[in-house]
Amino acid sequence: MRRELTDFVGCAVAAPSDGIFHPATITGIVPDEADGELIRVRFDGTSVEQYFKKTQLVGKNLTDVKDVRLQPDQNVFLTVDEKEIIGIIRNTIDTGAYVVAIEGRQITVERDQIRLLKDTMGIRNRTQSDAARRRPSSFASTASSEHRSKDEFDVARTLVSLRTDIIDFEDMERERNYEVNEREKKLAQLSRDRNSVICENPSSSLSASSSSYEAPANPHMDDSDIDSDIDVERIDDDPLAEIDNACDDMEIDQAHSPKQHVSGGRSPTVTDSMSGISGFSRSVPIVPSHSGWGTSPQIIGGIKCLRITGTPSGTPISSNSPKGNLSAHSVPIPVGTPVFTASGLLIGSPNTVPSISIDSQARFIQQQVNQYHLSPNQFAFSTGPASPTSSAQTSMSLPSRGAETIAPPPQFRSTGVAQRIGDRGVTKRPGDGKKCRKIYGVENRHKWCSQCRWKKACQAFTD
DNA sequence: TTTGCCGGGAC
DNA sequence: GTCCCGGCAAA
Ligand SMILES: [Zn+2]
Repeated sequence: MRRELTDFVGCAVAAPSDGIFHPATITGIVPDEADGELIRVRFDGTSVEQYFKKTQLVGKNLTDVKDVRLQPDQNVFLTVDEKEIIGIIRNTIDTGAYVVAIEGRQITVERDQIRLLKDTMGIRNRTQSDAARRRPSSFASTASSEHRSKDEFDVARTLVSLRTDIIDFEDMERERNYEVNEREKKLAQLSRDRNSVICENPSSSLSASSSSYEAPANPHMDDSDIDSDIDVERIDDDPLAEIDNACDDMEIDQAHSPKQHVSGGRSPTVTDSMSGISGFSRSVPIVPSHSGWGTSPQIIGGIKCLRITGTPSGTPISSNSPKGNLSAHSVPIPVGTPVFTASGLLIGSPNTVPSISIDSQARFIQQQVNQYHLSPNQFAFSTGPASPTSSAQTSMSLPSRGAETIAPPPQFRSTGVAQRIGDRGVTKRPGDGKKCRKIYGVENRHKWCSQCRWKKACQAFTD
């Protein structure tokens, strides 16, 4: 058991942050009295690490996506006609299925057809060797990043094809109809513009097929603080061969997974359910488009990324890998939780600092990611329901709670508003001065960064 | 009072 | 190095 868990290190998962799942990489497992193990995860593209219970993470051998309740705004991956496309969950319908927004339209997707991380194997038949070479676990970012480009390309291309081949946007009127609200708009934009970066998530395949593994469903894993005596000794992230193997196995599994055709080969139903177009329904033939996709991948942090668009509501889509980017996903879903309030699910932390907005955490991660992948002249959306640019939330800053955070550059922290990323001298907000001690509280000293514990200048939250 | 952390000091 | 802690300035 223990060994199996250890093998997770380096594998990609989707970790919740303020209700949204983001791609992350397991960086360690620590024993925990209360929960057996806590998994330390680093949000891709950030240096933010956090501890989660197994039930809080979505991923192979962890929690299955379908056992989790995704929140509106969660970016997800779907496979339509063997093409992976990105959508944003808008809501859930009675049957439990999700209404996913894709390119300005909405489709109904069964829970088991949703994926939180990009499926790297299913969509295109990849050779075994390819699979073997993929090494999400490896922290040798550069190496693993190479494999990504194609997939990234695909996602982006899919979006484009989706638009050019399917959506008839020449009719601006109709287009507008689709964009019922801000979100919709943003989503549509997501495929139209090319301002943000999108990267694929290498491993991960929280495949739809639930197959064999027993979901560690933990009915009671609500607010509880994953607090434990995590002794913050760093688990070495050495990408050992052993680990690699573990991950490879996972990938192979993926390759054989029925997910290839999104559960049973049936594609998500694509129906137009937009308001104002009652009765209008049709299936959308999603045809692969190989038409020129002009933009060439760009290398960011050692990873080739395709730029496509702004991420809706601060949920960038990304890849994993240490230097990867963050992809969006939502819902902290303490499995078994009836409804999720954007906040309650905050990962890991106890009740130490109730005053700190959960938002900030997500925002922090978001920003870090944005900062990481957006060029200076791009804007990153901040977290927050509809208005990305407004929402001058005054919440205090709070980098990551419940885990040891690795010195996130100050400019990444706390800002409730969309900010010009890339500019130097980003606005700081009140509360930024807080350090581990204040954030986690003396009673959670074990969560402080080493420096704080040693009464040295905080490393996790620098000013 | 509480925080943050420098400067020492003990492994 | 890692880890603790006295003590002090600032909040
Ligand atoms: Zn600290």
